[in-house]
Amino acid sequence: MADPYHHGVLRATLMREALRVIERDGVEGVSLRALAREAGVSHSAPNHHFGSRTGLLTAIATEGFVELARRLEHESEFLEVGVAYVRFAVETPAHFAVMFRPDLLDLDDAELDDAQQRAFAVLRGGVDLMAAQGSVGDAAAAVVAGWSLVHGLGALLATGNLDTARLRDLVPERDPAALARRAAGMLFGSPGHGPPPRGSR
Amino acid sequence: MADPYHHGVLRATLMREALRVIERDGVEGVSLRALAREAGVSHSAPNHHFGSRTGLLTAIATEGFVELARRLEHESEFLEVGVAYVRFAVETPAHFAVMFRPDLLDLDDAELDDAQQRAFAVLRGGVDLMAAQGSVGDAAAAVVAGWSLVHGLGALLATGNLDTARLRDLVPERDPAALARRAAGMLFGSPGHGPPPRGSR
DNA sequence: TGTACATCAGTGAACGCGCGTTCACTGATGTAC
DNA sequence: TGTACATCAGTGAACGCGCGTTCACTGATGTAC
Repeated sequence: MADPYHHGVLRATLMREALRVIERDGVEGVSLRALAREAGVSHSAPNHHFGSRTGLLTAIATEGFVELARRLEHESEFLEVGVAYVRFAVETPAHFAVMFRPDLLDLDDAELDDAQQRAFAVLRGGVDLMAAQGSVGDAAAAVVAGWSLVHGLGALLATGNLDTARLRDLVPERDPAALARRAAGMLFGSPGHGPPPRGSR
Repeated sequence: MADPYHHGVLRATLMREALRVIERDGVEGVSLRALAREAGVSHSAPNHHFGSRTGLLTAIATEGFVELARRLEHESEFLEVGVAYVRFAVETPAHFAVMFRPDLLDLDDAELDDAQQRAFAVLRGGVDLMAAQGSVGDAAAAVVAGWSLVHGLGALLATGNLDTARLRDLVPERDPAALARRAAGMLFGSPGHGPPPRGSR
């Protein structure tokens, strides 16, 4: 710290602070100059690490996909993979808010692409798993349905839109993971629950 | 048009143009001055109609919720309500991109609140419908699961993330509505499809 | 042990810009009497 | 038919600002010989 020329962990510091800002004000609130100010560093220092604002957001998205992949790979049960997805969204909403926004990212970035592929590979693995129990077509559709469900639930929870809807009084689960397990269980079946309602028209 | 003092349909024009910008560049690309320029009007004119940038985005979100409610109310079958939700996301992605972003909106706006309530009322109605076939707890969870699924599928499709995932080759349906019907059918049951795979761990 | 050199991580000045918002104003239109 | 008045929808000048990005630079550190 005595050396003004080598902050040492500036890259990590800027990313952490950016995540805080995103959580508080949304992505629009992120500015390289403000981050530099906060870190006590010259306003051009961030460019050294990220090249541009898009570069910073791309680095954040990459970090997010790496972490997401790590978590998903860690689960062995199909249902729990979905639960982990929702937990990721709820626990790291700032990453989540950036990861699926192609308008904010440099899609040509190799590291981002790697990280995305790794996360999506878990989905593909899910298809194979499903396929062992039925036709490939159904399996793929089931995986899309599962991904949609957990992505939607994660997004609604992470942005606070599930509270806003005032459905809380109807849904017993308060813990996101429990809610995710229950909702996903309706799609894929889970111990202790009957089959999903049918003929609901 | 001969009268420079009364554009006549400025409010609607600005909103339409803003939606185009959002679709092309994302919400961050929206500026009141640029919209005014595009409409051939002084840069302070937009403030007259929307008060602020947040006001404009709030108006767009409100319009979105009104249209969403209209479409959902139009459907009588539970499954088709879900399909309509996905279609809305895919067909009006710019509205969709703003509607669930509390950081961009004036949540105290009465019209926005009304419109949201109207859309969410369809969900509550769904709970009642479900409840007729089982316990209220299960019904609510089923509605949350359904909402999550269609919200997630809509979001992934609207942002182009379902293509990016390169799962296309596995999923036969190319039409968003057909895909939505199939995915949601796995949750609630639909004619022509067997029960969803179970015991998938 | 000392010197030369490459590399890394910052500085700080400067360019050029568009932005949101406020405010007093003006012109057109409709309404009451 | 004419006049007064209120309202609506714009104008245009001005304030004050932060921003992203570029560029030549400098100081610290590590490495080869």
